[in-house]
Amino acid sequence: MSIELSATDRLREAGIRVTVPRLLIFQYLIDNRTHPTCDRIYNDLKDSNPSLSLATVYNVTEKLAEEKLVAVIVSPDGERHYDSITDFHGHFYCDQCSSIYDFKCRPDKMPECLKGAVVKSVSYIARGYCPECAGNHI
Amino acid sequence: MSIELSATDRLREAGIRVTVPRLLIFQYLIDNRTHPTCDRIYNDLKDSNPSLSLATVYNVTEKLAEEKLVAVIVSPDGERHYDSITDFHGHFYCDQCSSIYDFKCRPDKMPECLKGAVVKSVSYIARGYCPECAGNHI
DNA sequence: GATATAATTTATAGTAATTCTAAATTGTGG
DNA sequence: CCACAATTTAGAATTACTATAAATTATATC
Repeated sequence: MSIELSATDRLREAGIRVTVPRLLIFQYLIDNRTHPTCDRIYNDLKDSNPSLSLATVYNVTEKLAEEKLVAVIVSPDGERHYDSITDFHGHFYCDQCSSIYDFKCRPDKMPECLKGAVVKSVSYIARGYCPECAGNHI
Repeated sequence: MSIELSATDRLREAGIRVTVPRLLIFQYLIDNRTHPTCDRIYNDLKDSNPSLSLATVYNVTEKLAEEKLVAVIVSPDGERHYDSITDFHGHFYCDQCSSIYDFKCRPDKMPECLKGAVVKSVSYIARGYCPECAGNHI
């Protein structure tokens, strides 16, 4: 069985400073697998953390994503959502209620848990440096 | 061999009004497989079409996407790009030069044409109505 | 443990993509 | 060709996100 590292240890392991907002937001994302946006994270945390700033939520989530401690999901409406699970998986976005479902995937078929869903489109996007630009980055 | 319908006929077939801006923009997307944004489409067309408005480009692209005459690609930075090819295919976004490559796909491997690319992340997103909301829409 | 210093946080202003609004124009069925 | 609804248009408004610069804080070193 694998040892679960604490949020603090995972930040340390990544070699970045352990700060109050980073711990707070990272732990929030570990506890809330609801694909929140920065705005949502901020609104959920600001009451119990009055000194927290929205700009900090943007800074922290960006840093966590950079260190691959969280994954970024850009929904079809262009908003950024964050997820503490970084393993590859698909996302299903509901055009009506805007919720985001996780699923294990194959590009051609939807899984059991999405039985009954009306799939209007599927997109698969990879990201990184293209062959032309890769040379400048390795 | 299949008969290629004109842009006009494809709009008619979709049952929507054939207007000058719709023809102009749809034809532009058929001719330019460069995944342009609304802003890009507008800037490329406005000189030869001075009465064209940016708001119209937003309206028209949205309508074309609604009718599935074009596909929408939301890039990792949240911008909307349009593509006249609506068959399922993957997209590779370069974090450095921001260009978008098309590719035939499997979620687990990048194709030959992207040999040399540094893949930093892959996401696969489906869109439509979730099981809970689907009932209200069929 | 105190301290220096660079990283981070914070509030606020700024930016840019997109949406809204309402008046003017245009496409199409009768 | 007329009526009328759909569409276009310009410009204002919104909103997610980024930039800025001063205040604060984490950590390496003494």
